[in-house]
Amino acid sequence: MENPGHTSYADDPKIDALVNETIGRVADKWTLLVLEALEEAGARRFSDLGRSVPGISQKMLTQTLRQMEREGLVSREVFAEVPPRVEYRLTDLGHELGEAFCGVWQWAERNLARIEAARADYDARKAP
Amino acid sequence: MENPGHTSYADDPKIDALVNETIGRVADKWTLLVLEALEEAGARRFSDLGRSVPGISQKMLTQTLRQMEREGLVSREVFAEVPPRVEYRLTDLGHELGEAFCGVWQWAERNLARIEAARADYDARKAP
DNA sequence: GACCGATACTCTCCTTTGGAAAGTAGGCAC
DNA sequence: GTGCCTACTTTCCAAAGGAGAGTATCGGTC
Repeated sequence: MENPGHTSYADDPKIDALVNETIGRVADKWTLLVLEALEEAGARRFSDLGRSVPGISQKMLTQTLRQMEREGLVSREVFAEVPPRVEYRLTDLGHELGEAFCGVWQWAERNLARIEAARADYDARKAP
Repeated sequence: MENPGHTSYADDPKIDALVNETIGRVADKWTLLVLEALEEAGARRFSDLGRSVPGISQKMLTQTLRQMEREGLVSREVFAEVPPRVEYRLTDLGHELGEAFCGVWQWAERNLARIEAARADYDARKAP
């Protein structure tokens, strides 16, 4: 034990397992990137999102949005027009998750140089 | 625009791309779970980690640890004993990332019920 | 009236990733 | 020698993911 008090997110192992499972579903690359895109812009349509999440395929965008909708992170509004229009936006729950991830983005931005240095160092040690 | 000031993590698109790439490497399920296990216990050995990260395979544990080492998140100390012993612990950088993720765990713990409800609701709507 | 374009998917094919389980190395106890 | 311990590797197979083409709808164009 090194840091008592700070680390016991859950005392009950059943809760702990549930939290782990939830994290597993929420903490993937695409979910995070879509979350960011939606935080930045309130509401977005499907292909607009596709454009603002660099590198995502349509299949993964559909899949990620469906899963986020299922978890209650985004809402989906279909307009019966032609051409069709669908708008996605964060729910309160999704917005709160975005705020929780805010610290991670700040960490990444703050430590870009350190990470780059660590990587260069590792590569130098492993393949001289 | 909905939330000016809160969302502009990066103004420079080059930095933005770098941050996104970093997030992509750091924000995967196994990295997060290993991070949590190491936050809880200071230093851990390989198979001890395997036991405390539910469901991880040895291959993924090795791979995740190597990648985390490369990013500068964990340090690896080999003891020249028999049977062999290897200890992993978080670096300062890794610890800071753990703290940044703290908010996400709290979010997950706090909102378990809401997520569960959203999921039940979604499933009921989609497959009645 | 056949054709085109716009949008939000969906389907198919193929590559990459991930899991399960067996194998490896090296020394010590027997 | 034989077996055992740990921290990996390797192999094989199943599952996830990317690329690109296909679908449905309707209004506007020629």
